[in-house]
Amino acid sequence: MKPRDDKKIQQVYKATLKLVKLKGLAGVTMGEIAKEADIATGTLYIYFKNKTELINSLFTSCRNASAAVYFKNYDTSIPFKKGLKTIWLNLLNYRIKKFDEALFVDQCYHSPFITETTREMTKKLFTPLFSLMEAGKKQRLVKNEDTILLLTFMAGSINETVKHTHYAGRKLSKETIEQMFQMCWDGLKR
Amino acid sequence: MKPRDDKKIQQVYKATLKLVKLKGLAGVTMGEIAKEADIATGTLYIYFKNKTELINSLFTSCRNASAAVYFKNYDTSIPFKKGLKTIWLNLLNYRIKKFDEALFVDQCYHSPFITETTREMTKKLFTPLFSLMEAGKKQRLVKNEDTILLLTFMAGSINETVKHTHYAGRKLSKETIEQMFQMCWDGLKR
Amino acid sequence: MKPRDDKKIQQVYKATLKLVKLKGLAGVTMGEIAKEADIATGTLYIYFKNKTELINSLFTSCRNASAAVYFKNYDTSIPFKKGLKTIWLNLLNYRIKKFDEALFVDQCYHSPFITETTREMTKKLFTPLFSLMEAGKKQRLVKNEDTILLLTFMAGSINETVKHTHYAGRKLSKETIEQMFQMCWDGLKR
Amino acid sequence: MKPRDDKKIQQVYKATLKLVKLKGLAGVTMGEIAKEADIATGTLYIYFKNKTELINSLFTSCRNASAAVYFKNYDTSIPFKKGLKTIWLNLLNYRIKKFDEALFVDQCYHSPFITETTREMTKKLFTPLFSLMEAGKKQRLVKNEDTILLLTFMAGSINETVKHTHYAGRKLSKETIEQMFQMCWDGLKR
DNA sequence: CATGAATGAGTCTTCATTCAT
DNA sequence: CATGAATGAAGACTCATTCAT
Repeated sequence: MKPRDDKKIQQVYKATLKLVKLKGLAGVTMGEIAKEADIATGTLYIYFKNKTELINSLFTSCRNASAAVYFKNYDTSIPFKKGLKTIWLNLLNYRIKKFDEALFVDQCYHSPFITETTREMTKKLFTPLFSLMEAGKKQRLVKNEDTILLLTFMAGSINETVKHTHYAGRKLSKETIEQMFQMCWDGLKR
Repeated sequence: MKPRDDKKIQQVYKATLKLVKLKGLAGVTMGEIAKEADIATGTLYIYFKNKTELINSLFTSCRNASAAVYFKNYDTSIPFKKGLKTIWLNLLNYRIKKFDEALFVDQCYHSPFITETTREMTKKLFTPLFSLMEAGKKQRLVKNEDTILLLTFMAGSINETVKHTHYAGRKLSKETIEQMFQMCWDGLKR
Repeated sequence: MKPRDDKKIQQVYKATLKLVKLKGLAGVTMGEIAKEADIATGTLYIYFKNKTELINSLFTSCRNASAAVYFKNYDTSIPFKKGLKTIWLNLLNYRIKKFDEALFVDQCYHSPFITETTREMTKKLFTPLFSLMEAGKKQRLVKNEDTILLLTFMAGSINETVKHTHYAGRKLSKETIEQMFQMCWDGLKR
Repeated sequence: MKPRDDKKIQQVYKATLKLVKLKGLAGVTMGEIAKEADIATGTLYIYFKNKTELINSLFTSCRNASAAVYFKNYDTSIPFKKGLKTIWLNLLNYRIKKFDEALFVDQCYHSPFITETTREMTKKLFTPLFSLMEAGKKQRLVKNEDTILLLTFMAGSINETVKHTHYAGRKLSKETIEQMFQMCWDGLKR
């Protein structure tokens, strides 16, 4: 008997990301995904109950993957600024390298496909980031403001910059990246 | 194609924005737009050749409106920091008050609906912002980095914050807004 | 403006009956119904929300039509046996002339298409028949048994005979019909 | 195509009957039948070439089984009325006990699944019934009418009554059954 | 043989667009 | 101009059948 093939799920994910990047979440059809993933339309429905579930599943997968990457090389014992920079860099690099994943997640976030449950579940993944910023505040290294505000400030500038760079067809040089972090740090620091 | 009944066009625009916010660009149909705008489906095609044109038209309209707002109370004679804050505030307020417009524009930007022409045209609207930042650099008030980088840094943090606040169902207080600007300024300033 | 066309509903009904007779409720598709009714598939969905509703609607229509026919030329003042024969003949003639309607109703009755509500509603149409038989019992003209039993006895023999005759490609002669009624009457009478 | 594992075939038959009763011939799929029979879909195709053959095979099986039952305890030496009652009771009991088989056969009879050959073949099974009634006519015990007419009269009332009773969730008492036969006999007898 | 994953033709249904009124 | 019924191509999903294991 032919066992269920995990590789196929990966093919489907990859195909979906490619197509969403190309045509937006709006215009992606199950037929196209299947074709791009090199399987039959019916096969899609063996692995995913329906379109909504496929999207939610990929969404969750992307969020999990990103969360894992965000905290690479990081642990709470590292001095604050260095720890922050590590995560900041992870975030930036993820956004650059997995641009299509990030884009997909952004497009999905407030689409009718993503269920409230899925949204909620993925939120929890980012609590370490929250704790880090709280620590920075306690050490009086960053401004004493609402933690969420500080985090969105940080994330926002990264996201927008990566998006702009990507669509302009550019690359971010090491120097530019250093400058970007400097701006972020200057904005946050007390 | 576009007769004078401007009121109907506004109804259509309003309906579209509402629906896109509710169901994403993906799930909006011409029929629903018509119903929400309280006209017949056929009537839509009197004012807009097809769906693509409707979207593009609204997109352009939003971008024009936003550009107009961005530079309210601003002229080049105002000292740099004050000018910057004026525009920064305009930007923030626009994103807050016209959240659905901003969202629509974001969703459209990389969708298959928006033609390259439309995308290009709207870019030009923001050259004054570009000039302002260049001036800041010349006056050695802001960091000597790529202007685009400085602008995306600024825009990114605004966008992300507004989005987060909106979906969290919160309001930004005067103090928070001051703090946000402070962070932005600290990030930019030399 | 083109108003909704009641004639189309009749076309659809007719087409459905024809196809169900030909291929059974099992194998009838919306596409075929549309083609047979000489309209586009989409048009079907203007008049009926979905396949289930189309079937239920036609079912109800058939039941109403049949009920109306059953009691033609009949009123409660007519002497029992004559009244019974009138209805018996109406029933028989309906089954013969509207064979496809009767067949459709039979096929539907216990199919997953027909909702419990629809089934219940159509039951009420046949209460006059019930009352008639009760009257017969009171007058001690028919056997003193459960009314439903008497009615199914009567209906069953009609249905089966008509079905058999139809598929055998025969016609029922006047004499045969008289004989049939005689059998029915002999079975019922006290 | 049909190896010896007769148990599996019986499982499939049982599953099919159950599902057809539940959802109508229309809505039964090979996948469901397999699942209900506790085998794999592919296995179904080891025992039956395709769906049509499965249905036809079960149809024939049911008809054979019913024919066997009909003439239980009967032989031509038994006096007419007693013989008739024997068969009548067999018929009734079969319809009651094997309600799902009877229903399945009814639903199939004019469906596109049953081939003309299958239909023809099963007709022959009921010739003894035909002969019996002919004998009754010769003995001048039953009305001198078309034999088929007499038989459908008899069968029709049984079928309809059983169907009604079943769906009403009732049981037929001994007395009711006696009354039913009395009605049938009164209808037939000269 | 048995399995259930894989296939793709075929269903139901939707929706952008057209057209008769 | 305005209407909403009509159209049919296209999309989501199903299911009889095949096939690799």
